[in-house]
Amino acid sequence: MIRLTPVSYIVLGLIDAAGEATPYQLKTAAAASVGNLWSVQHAQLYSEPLRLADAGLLDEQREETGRRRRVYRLTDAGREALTAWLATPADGFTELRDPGLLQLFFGAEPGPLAAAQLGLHERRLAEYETLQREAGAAMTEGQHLTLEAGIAHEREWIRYWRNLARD
Amino acid sequence: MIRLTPVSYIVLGLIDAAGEATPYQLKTAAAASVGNLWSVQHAQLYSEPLRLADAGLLDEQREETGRRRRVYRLTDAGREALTAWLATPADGFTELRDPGLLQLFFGAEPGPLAAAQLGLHERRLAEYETLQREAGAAMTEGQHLTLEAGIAHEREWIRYWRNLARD
DNA sequence: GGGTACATGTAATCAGTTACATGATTTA
DNA sequence: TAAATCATGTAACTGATTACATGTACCC
Repeated sequence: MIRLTPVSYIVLGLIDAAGEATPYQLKTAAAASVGNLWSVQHAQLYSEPLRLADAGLLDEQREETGRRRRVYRLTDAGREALTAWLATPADGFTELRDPGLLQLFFGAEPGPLAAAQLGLHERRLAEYETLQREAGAAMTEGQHLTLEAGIAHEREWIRYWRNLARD
Repeated sequence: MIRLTPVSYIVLGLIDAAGEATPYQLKTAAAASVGNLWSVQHAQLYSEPLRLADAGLLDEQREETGRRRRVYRLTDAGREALTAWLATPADGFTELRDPGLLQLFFGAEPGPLAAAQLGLHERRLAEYETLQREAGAAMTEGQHLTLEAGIAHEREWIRYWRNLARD
């Protein structure tokens, strides 16, 4: 049996929500939704479905005409894998893994670093807030909650770097 | 020229702080310091120094006796690479990439998830606070600031999951 | 003296990234 | 109609993880 990674579940989850999808549709769907939380390289949205189809979690159909795109849907096993994952609360812990913080750790000057990071995070926060205002109504509960987490952490980053910026 | 990854800079930074180090010493040093922010598999602390030595950023000496461990120190080029990196504020942005949040996004029940995550983060916060109390005095400014970021985000996670736990 | 934990390292695999490529639409 | 830009995909590479393996020291 293959090992299912977060990317596997992203693919399964997106296909579940869409009913069916080609890799390209996965790409656009990912960019518009989970992308902020966990982005995936587009090439992986071609290779990962192949893996999942091999493992019997996806059903693959080629279009008859034109580009003969691959269209994927969940098999019963695939739906089951997704459900099982959702029912098992993650025990994993996420490290911050922030490049800027890493530089700080090893002795970078806080001032310039803070200035740069502040800009990044302010822009990101603005994007999130716009997203919430404009697309909030169309979101699922889960998406909404996730976005709130994103906003909260952005606010925290801004507080943090702002504090370091006045040196 | 090789591409320098965050792991490369972790190795360079640790060796810079220690003066010289064997892979095993890197492993223990990493576990005790950067590990919380950005952990590295121990096997990588054997392969990455080889790469860096190939690229001329580290100098490698084999011990004469016994296990003939490899001992690394920075070359001038290595020190320069580290300094240059520290002087160039990171432009990168970190995604949350939290497995629990990913589950929430795709529709997992918030209740049980929150309960599990809450435990994780409370434990982690306690560790950080202990670390701050007990080792705080011996830390560099950068390490101290980094730890503060970690604590702030843990507090945010706890607030977030606690809010979802009362359903 | 046998187990168990720590120390130390290599090898194999694979996920994920980067680079390459080309057809189809839109726009200036 | 030339030039972008979007759409769509494959191939190659390599960083990172997992698995394997052996030596050494301590302790019951």
